[in-house]
Amino acid sequence: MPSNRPDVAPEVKRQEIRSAARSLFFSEGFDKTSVARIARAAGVTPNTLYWYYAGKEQLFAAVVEELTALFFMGLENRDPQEPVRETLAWVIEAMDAAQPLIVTLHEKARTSDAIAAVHERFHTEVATLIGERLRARGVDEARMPAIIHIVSFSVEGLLMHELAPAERQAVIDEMAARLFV
Amino acid sequence: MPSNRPDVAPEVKRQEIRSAARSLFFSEGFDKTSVARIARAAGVTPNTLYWYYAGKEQLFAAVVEELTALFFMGLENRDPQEPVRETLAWVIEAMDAAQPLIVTLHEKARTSDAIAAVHERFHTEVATLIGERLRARGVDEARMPAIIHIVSFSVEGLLMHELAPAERQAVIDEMAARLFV
DNA sequence: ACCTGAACACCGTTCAAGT
DNA sequence: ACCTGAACACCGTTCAAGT
Repeated sequence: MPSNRPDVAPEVKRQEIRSAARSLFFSEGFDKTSVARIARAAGVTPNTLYWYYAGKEQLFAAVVEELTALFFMGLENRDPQEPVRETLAWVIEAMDAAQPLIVTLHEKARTSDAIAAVHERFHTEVATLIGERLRARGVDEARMPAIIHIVSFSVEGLLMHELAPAERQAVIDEMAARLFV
Repeated sequence: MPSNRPDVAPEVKRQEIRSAARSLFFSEGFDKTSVARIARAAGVTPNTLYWYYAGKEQLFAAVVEELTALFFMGLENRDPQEPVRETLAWVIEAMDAAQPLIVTLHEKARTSDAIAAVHERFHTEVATLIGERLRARGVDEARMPAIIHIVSFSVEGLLMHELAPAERQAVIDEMAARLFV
């Protein structure tokens, strides 16, 4: 057995660690996932993980960053003309699986700079996209920042609380009807 | 030095532990507050704490329960006729100090039954109160559940994200103008 | 540059023993 | 019923040593 494995490219191993972490964070949550468990799932020892990532929180930040990049790619590829309620429904569906991560994101953003930065960037990008939709529909420019907050808070709320599908849809409809006008 | 202190009434000591926990949860956050530190602040040993509370999470649930009871007392004592924006501003202000606890509440609600119950109860009571205000203003009954969700999600959002006072006020105004009609 | 075995300080919780 | 000292299993992280 080799004591180290330089046969595997470092970028690949970074990815393996990140994937193992994502999978476990999803299924078990951040707190209940130990660094040892992530390392085992990635086929390395715990201390090797620290060569690739500065710590558990930075690894979490990297996972979130990867997911948000994917999310924005999907969102930007959608037709900007589509009805608001359809876009919102897609957003909720796309982020639904990440529910436990979103809660953790807010928790850790309070104490970790790395995570606060990811969180901040996400809100900024979402705000820009909602802003474009509002502007296209002729919403009063001065009121837009407040409306953007209400929309993104409501989306976050939908993701953080278990609602029945019909209730969820009703919230989306009400947002489309009352806020995007 | 007495090995135990039956001189202090058990209800008092329970309260001492709860107060110490609340204070530390506020200033340090749930994760960074160790049981040992709570015990020290309350003047007991860690294992004594376990005689009064089943664990750290149950203690957290008790703290949240105490705070929500206070919050609802304050809220119910307000004039139901007052403008919506004033009530909302009061709500935000009253809960602002509890910001870190609110994030933790959502995090732990996913895995702890005790905390999920407190969280659930809070949302139900808030929904009832918002519902009364909406009904008084003649809002369409069928649309009320969705609007209630948007309002409570937005309040939660305001509490979980640092907004400048003016932005915060703008969000409140927009809610009053667009949702309570 | 990359990886390991072994250790470190700390955590929430438990338990046998006391009064 | 109430409280303690001492221990338990586990945690994230570090470090000296290897290749």
